Amino acid sequence: MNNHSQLTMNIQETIKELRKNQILDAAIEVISERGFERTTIKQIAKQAGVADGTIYNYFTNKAAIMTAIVARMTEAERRDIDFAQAENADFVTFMRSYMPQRIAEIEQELPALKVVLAETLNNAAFRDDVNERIYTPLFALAETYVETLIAQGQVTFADAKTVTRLVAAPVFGMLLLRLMGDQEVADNWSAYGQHVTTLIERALHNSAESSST
Amino acid sequence: MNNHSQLTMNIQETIKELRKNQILDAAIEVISERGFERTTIKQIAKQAGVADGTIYNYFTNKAAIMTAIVARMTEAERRDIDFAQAENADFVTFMRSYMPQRIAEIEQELPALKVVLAETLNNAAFRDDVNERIYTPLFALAETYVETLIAQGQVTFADAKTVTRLVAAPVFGMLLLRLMGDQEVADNWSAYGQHVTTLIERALHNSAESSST
Amino acid sequence: MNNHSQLTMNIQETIKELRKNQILDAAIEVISERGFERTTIKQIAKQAGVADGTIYNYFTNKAAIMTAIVARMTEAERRDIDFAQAENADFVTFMRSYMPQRIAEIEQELPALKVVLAETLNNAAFRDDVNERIYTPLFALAETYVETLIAQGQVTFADAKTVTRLVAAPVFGMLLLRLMGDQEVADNWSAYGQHVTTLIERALHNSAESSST
Amino acid sequence: MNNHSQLTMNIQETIKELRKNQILDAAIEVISERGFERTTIKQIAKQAGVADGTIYNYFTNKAAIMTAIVARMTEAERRDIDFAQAENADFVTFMRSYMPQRIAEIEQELPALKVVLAETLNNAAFRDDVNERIYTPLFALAETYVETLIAQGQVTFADAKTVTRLVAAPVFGMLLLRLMGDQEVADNWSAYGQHVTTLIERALHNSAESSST
DNA sequence: AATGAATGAGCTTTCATTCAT
DNA sequence: TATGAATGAAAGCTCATTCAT
Repeated sequence: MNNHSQLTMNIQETIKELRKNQILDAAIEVISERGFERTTIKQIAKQAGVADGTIYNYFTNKAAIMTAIVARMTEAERRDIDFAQAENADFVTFMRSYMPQRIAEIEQELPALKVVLAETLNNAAFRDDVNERIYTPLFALAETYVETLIAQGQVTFADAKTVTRLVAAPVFGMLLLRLMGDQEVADNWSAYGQHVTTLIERALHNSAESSST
Repeated sequence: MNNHSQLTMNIQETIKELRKNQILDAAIEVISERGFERTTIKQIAKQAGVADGTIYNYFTNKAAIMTAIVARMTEAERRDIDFAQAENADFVTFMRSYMPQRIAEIEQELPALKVVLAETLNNAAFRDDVNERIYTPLFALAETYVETLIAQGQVTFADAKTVTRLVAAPVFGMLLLRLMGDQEVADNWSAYGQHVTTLIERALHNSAESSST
Repeated sequence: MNNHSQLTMNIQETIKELRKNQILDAAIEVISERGFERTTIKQIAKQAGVADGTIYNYFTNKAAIMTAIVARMTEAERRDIDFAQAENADFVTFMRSYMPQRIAEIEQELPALKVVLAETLNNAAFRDDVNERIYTPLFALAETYVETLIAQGQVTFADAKTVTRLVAAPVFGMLLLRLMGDQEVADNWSAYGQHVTTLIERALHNSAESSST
Repeated sequence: MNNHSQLTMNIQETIKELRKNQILDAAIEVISERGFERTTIKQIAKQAGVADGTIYNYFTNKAAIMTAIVARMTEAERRDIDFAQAENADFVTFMRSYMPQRIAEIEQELPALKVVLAETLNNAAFRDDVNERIYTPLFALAETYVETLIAQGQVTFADAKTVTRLVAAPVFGMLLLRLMGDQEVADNWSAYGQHVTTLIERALHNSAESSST
């Protein structure tokens, strides 16, 4: 294979990838408004600016679009996860620097999150898939980090499994309030990101000061 | 109208109500498994042990079933809410006596909650309805109570709106973990109910002890 | 179950059977004109005088219509087969009394035969089904009868398997000429039925006269 | 036009012809497996090793492929027909030398025959085309030959039209048994070719010998 | 000439809803 | 009131055909 054909192939693959993302973006937008089942291929196609049939050049069927949305989120998650770096940071540093920023960033992924969350609730097979590919690995990673914190005495509230869920719950919960349409939360998303972080820190962090009392 | 016809009418109304609830129970059961859109009238009818057409004697259309589920939840909520009594209790008493019990009780309403939550995410009109009839009044009530706590100095974390959401978030979040299929949370639901309560208390309660440090 | 409900059920079953046959008749008619694949459910429904969806109250899918046509043919075949009686008859009696009549009768089943034959050629799975349910049993029966003839010395041409196929070939072949649109054969169907019979008899029958020479 | 361009054109035409045949071979192969309607252009293209669009450089549309298959068969038939030579041969010589050999040869054309036969049954316009271009001329030729035989007293069974069909029926019928999937016939194709020939000869030939007995 | 992505008409199938019984 | 067969609109999906490259 010479340079030219290789270049050509790369370009074609890039184009294909672009088109796929274009459809995926369109899908997230319209699905987030009406839910997966109520969204028709026609609507997605229109939003993407392609014909109905074109969708099927990129996705084997409608369900594959949901899977692809999850796949993209998994990739994004993988890129963003810097728990590795976090492991070197103490709890307070992590909570104050990483969490609020991450929560703030999540705002632009809200439509995708809503789409995946709703389908997770509605579709057992999809839920299993999401659990296997995102939820379980994410929590396993988090538990490992929490175990370090416990070993260091930074957290003594409960075992790692429990603490992990107690950290996740307020974050997920705030996200849920937002997705359910709470205007107050929507209007002050960043602030609530910091509030949640503070809440977790105050509840779980075993500071020298408080432990002395 | 004589006594007889009145009695007859009451019996008939009761029968009608019973039949309606029978259908509603069936609907919640099957919808919680597959989501509203994926659930057919035929499936609900079969589960309820009636014919398809019979459902339309009790609900004007499929969407009305969802509305009725919300209506029933609203009633139940109204019955259960004893914030009035709570207002007389201090934060710790409320958190330790009311919350864990309420969270534990919620277990039997999980299917209905899942159904309503999923539809809330998927359907803007439904979301507005739920917000208006459940979410907003519930939070208004809660905010009023929190304002009392703040006025009493029991909570100084932030304003009432914010605190209310910071109380709600961990609870809602834990519920979400459960609904998303977290096995650990499902297996220890009561324990997590108490953990969440403790978390909130530790983070938000302005105890004499901690305020002195 | 009392008489009334039993009667009701029988009537309903009869109605259901009638409707099913009505659809099947319509299907045979339109499919025989354009082939199975080119025929749409809409066309069948229109011919049957019902709505598209009604078809699916009687057949699980389009392919099931073909299967039902075969099933009906199998039944008809079973009713018509009087090889049992044939076994008592000698070859000549059988060939002269049964065959031409049977071939003549087949005329009214031509559309169904065409439909099944075409699909047998086009669809391997369907062919296997037809072979298993019609072709193989039919030939097994015929071979048994031919073996009797051979044992009696009425036929000495070849073994039973071969003779059976040599009897079948001219009949099937004449049918094929007809289905392919041969006008001459169509116009004189009964006569060709007798010609075919005579042809088989002259070729295969080991008459006393010829055996004596 | 000089020699060079003429030569070039011939080469190009040859190439074009080769490519066309390549596609036609591929088409017969895949269509014989699934039938014309169920076969997609994509499948034919893949089998032929070309792109979908390329097919449309050689055939105006999908139907034209079937027409081309018939056209090729017509040519082949024209090449193979040596009834002219046959007319000089007596019935027995023809039946014993030509028929079994021709039937044996037909084996390699089975896929094409199946394809054309199925479409003949399914498609009236196509049937008319096949009748006009193959069936009718072939039978006309055969009838002429049979008339000679009748005139010579070699055959007295019936008139030429009838005898022609009585010769064709067993051959076509055996072919049909084969195409319908009869394993016995498939496994002994040549033998059945000879059996059929003998059958026809015994039934129709008015030999001096046999008539004297 | 060859390619294969894009197109959209048209198919099969589902299912909320109606209504005669 | 209860039934469930009938309805037909609307969905997902396929695929012959086109055309820019």
